[in-house]
Amino acid sequence: MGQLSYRTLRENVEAALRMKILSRELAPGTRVVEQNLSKEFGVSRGPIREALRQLEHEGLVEYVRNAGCSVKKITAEDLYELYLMRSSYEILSVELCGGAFSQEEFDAMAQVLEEMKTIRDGDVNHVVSCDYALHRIIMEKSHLPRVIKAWEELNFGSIVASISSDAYQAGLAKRQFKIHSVLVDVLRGGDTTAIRRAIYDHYMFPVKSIFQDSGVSLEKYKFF
Amino acid sequence: MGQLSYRTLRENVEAALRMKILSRELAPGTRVVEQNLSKEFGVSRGPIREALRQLEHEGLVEYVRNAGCSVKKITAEDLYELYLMRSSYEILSVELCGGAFSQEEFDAMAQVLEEMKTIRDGDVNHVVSCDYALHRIIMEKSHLPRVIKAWEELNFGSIVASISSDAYQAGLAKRQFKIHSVLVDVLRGGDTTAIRRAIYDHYMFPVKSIFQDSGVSLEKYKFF
DNA sequence: CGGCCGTCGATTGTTGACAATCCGGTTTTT
DNA sequence: AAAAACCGGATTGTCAACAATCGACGGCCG
Repeated sequence: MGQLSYRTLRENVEAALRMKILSRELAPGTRVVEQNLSKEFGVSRGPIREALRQLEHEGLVEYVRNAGCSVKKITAEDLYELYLMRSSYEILSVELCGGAFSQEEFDAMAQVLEEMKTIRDGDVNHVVSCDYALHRIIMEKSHLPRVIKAWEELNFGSIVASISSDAYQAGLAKRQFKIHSVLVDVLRGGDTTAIRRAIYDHYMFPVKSIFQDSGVSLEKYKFF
Repeated sequence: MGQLSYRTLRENVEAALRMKILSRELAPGTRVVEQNLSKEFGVSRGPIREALRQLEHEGLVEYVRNAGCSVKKITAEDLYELYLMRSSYEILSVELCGGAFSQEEFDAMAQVLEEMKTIRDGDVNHVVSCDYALHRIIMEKSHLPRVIKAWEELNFGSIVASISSDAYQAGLAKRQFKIHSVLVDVLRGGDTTAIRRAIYDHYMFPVKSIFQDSGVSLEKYKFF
């Protein structure tokens, strides 16, 4: 069995469910019943519960006491907050290094951008993974394991939310290539004030369109 | 029993354990065995496990697979990261409102400072609660529930860590009054750049002394 | 006819027992 | 004597059954 590393059932269930939600096989709003998952995965409810609690923490599912659990419908406000939190951590990482990325790091970013340029619009997964890779380079720079872990857990929720939006889908690949190019250019500048602003803008741009898409007033939201 | 709001066993256990750890009745490094807690609280291991997983997420306990669980010995590096994350969120909150706190908010802060001034050095709990109250005012300003919740979960771990340090204890009350006064003064200035710097400094000051206390080189750590 | 109450079904919350895993010391083997 | 194999105890990981809770439905009474 455990050829390389033993995995608990909880971990397996957790990974499987996360994938199902991120791939939208389990759409937002879907009821998630422990008993059903138990039968589906062939494990008892214990590990299922523990996995679901973790996903709840990541904001992928939602428990209502004594009522049940369902895949969270992530609202525009949720996404707004998630992106603000991710921004904060990335800005922290940049401030810690004083905006001074190495040539190797810029090369790595350029390589990701190069790959992004080739993605066709429908290939959402590829866009998401490139997006992740690029921002990950920024976070790694901090060398802070706990911060990176916290940042990573924020990703899952924001992926679901953004992917769910039509406004996000339209012209996705090209747009993502463009805004990431802009971001990397600002990083090259090395001015932490400008970078801070650029990171906020980078994240707020898609949120703005989603807000507009759903007819929410932008009045009370800053950074737009 | 549940006159106003029903509470699950998990929630009760969770709160009780958290208190025991924060009050250092359960000291860092103490082994925590599910079976023992089960007997002690008179509930089965299920709720205990779920409570411990939550505390693990807050960084209060640590699981080693198939080996056991113990109260986390929070290192200086842990505290460094925790404080950086809290800083990030508070800075976010300030940036969102452009550093513009209302008169009522400044009054509330002044009131907390007034209370802080009277605390004698030994009364750590009182210092901690005032500290919390003051920073909470900053966070509330964001009106972002998820961010506030994330910020709150970071508090528990940092409380344990800072309280554990001798360097932190010495002249605690007076020092805390002083550095919070400074912080509020900068907030009054309303200059977000200065505030950002002040918040970092505010959190990094105690960490610095703890690092020095434990003989760790500060070379690789920024913001000192 | 409308509002209250009790019942019912579905689902979570909880329990005690069983199985798998790891650590340490001890025995066996070379 | 050193290394490998192996047992034993402790603890987590997992399971299937039981109990408590909530929402909805339908009957009863005013």
